[in-house]
Amino acid sequence: MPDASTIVTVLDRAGYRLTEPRRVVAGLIAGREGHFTAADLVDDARERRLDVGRATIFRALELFTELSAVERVDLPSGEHAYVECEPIHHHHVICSQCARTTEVEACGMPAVAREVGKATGFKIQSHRLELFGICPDCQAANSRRG
Amino acid sequence: MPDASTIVTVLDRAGYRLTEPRRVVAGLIAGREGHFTAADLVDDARERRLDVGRATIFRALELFTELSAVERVDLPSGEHAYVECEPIHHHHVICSQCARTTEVEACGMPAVAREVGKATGFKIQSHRLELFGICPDCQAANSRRG
DNA sequence: GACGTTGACGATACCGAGTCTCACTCAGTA
DNA sequence: TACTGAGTGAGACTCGGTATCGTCAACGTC
Ligand SMILES: [Zn+2]
Ligand SMILES: [Zn+2]
Ligand SMILES: [Zn+2]
Ligand SMILES: [Zn+2]
Repeated sequence: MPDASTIVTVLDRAGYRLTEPRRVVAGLIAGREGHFTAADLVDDARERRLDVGRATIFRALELFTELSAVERVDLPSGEHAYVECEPIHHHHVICSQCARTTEVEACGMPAVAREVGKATGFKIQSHRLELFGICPDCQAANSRRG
Repeated sequence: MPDASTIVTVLDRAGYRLTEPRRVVAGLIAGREGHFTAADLVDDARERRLDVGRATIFRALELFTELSAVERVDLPSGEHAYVECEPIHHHHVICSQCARTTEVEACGMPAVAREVGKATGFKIQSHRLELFGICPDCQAANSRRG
């Protein structure tokens, strides 16, 4: 359930101007299901005859990322995609068929990180975890289709 | 301890031609400490007056990746880097200061994946885990330097 | 060792993601 | 309502990566 007003609210709270282009980009993101690229938004905007510059879309994405309203995920293909999400530590489970994503909070990673730190001597600062699989909907669709 | 001959051996076993450019790229990789980008190798080659085309370096990296002699890691900056590594499931701990990497085998992820699968209904197929931190050497250097 | 096949090479053109510049505009303020 | 700087958009630019295509050389065969 993406929601444009959520992003707008975050913007406002952080003291950024609530401009029309930013609202538009927030709306485009809200209209997306699953992950999307900057290019996707550019296409969406052109299709809907919404007048937003390409540079502005990139700038908005950068800003939203900084405010943790969206997060960048690196797909196995190497593409840089984005997903709208909550501003708390979490990870994404990504459907490799329909691109829909789900957030997972309890990642169990602190334990792993601690263990790895002990084994390697590294002082672990951060981690990235992305899980890829098939979502329930796609599983159902697949089995129905034989 | 990177080793050019390791990559060459893998190439040979997989039935690919052992060409001079491929040996050169393997050598460049062997001469690297920590992660590197395609552009890094291009620069290295030019510096050492080794005649390898840019396209060839990209092709070699692609091939080596396919053969699991190197692996691509996505840095937090968004850069696509590579590390030489063993062809078994593992993850990388990456020093955010000197770029050196260490492989970690026991990732404890199967349990996490299973749990996530149960919680979300996804059929988990694969995962990517990258850990970032400060390596022992850099820690020592840092504290010495005050 | 010479031959022929064909996978690999390299120069170059090309594409597309992302950034930069700069003149202009408009949101928020006094 | 005038001011001011954050924000915008057109377009040039950079750079990672790919496609094309004529040439070349690795390697199996004889
Ligand atoms: Zn799906
Ligand atoms: Zn985590
Ligand atoms: Zn280090
Ligand atoms: Zn793992």
